[in-house]
Amino acid sequence: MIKAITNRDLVDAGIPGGSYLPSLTARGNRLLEDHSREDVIQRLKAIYKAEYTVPIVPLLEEGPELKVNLEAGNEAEQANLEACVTTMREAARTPTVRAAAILPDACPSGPAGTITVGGVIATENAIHPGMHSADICCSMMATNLGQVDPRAAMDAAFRHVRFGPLARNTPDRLTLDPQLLKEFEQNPFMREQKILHNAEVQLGTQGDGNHFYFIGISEQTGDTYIVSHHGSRGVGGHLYKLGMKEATKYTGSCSPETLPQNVWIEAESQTGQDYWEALQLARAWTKYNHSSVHDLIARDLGVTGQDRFWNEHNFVFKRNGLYYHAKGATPAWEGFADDNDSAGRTIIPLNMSQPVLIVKGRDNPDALGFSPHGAGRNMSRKAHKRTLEGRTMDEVFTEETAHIDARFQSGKIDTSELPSAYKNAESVIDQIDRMALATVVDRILPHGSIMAGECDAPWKQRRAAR
DNA sequence: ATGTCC
Repeated sequence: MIKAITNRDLVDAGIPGGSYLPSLTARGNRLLEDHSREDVIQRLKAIYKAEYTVPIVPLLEEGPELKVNLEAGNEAEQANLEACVTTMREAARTPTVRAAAILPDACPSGPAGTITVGGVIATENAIHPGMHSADICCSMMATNLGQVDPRAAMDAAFRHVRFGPLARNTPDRLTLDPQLLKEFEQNPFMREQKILHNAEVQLGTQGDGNHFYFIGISEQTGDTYIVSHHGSRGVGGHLYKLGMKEATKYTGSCSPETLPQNVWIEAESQTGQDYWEALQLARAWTKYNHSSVHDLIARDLGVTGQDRFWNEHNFVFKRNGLYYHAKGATPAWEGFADDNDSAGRTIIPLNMSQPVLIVKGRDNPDALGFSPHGAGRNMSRKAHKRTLEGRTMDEVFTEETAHIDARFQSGKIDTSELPSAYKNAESVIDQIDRMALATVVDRILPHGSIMAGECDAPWKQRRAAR
């Protein structure tokens, strides 16, 4: 008579303890009728692995080849290029990744192995919150005001925009589309209280950092344009956090080697579908945010402002069965969204003293179908500040904004957003052309720019006091 | 970028 197999035998054989042990043991004892004890234990180990564990996927030995659409013109740009390649190659080892590219405005962001700004990563059945970034649906919108005095447009814009982290909407100014709110409430992510709250109180606000309103003149027609740049504010900020939490949980069980910033949500799972829908709702809110403020400005000026187009540059796009994560990259193919411009126009800003480019994307496969989203930075904000040492802020401001009406809504100059903080505009334009990323169809020549400026947010003061 | 760890 062969000795029966016990739970203890399985644990001794290396199977971790758990509530499944009795059923495994019972199956083993039935197998004992035809197989040796040794053989049965081996079989049970195999059954355990196949039925009771999620397969662990290793990092790719070497990810797909990085498509480099970036040329370095000097030593600083060379250092930037090398840093971008290193971090993107590491990110591309994440098991879900099928393709990766950098664009002429690429610069690193976050810890090693993080997708760069000016970067695109395509994945299979995976949405990576860390790859579309926290500023979900950061985007550009342009409205043609017609033959309006740009000085009047600047003043009207300044009256209606609300920059800065503390900016709030008031219900007498703008109200949220009730249908959109209803859709938020039906989504497991968007019905989060903080998201619903921010959707109301941050409506028509622009935030800070590199976000802006720009007034300029079309080179082609002489018409005055509003161009705005911002994302989904706290709405997307919170959605990003919820997404990262889900992704961290999921990836921990199947790919513990994946870097914390590269975790993902299985796109085809229920959670993945809910998150995808939540991204679309954050996008809809962002569009409403841009367009409702454009409407306020147009109405103030007594025009309709109906010729309008927009594009996101921090988002996830589904194409040919893959999920394209753009972190500061402009989609350059026809039909990237169901509401993209019928004439195929997208918007690439450079810096406040340079024209905003209106382009038609060239869907270049070497750039995975994307074009840049701006000029990009060659150095960190801190490093840029160091280059200005010894000069007063007013001096630098006056020199760099001599030909435009540059306004900071907080009243304090933010030098990290002045033109010298950004890469050389001509070089970026040249690369867009030579690398066949997009065709410039118009340029909105700069008249004026509104940004947040340095802000004294309470949490910043607390940090400074320590 | 985000009231930047509820």
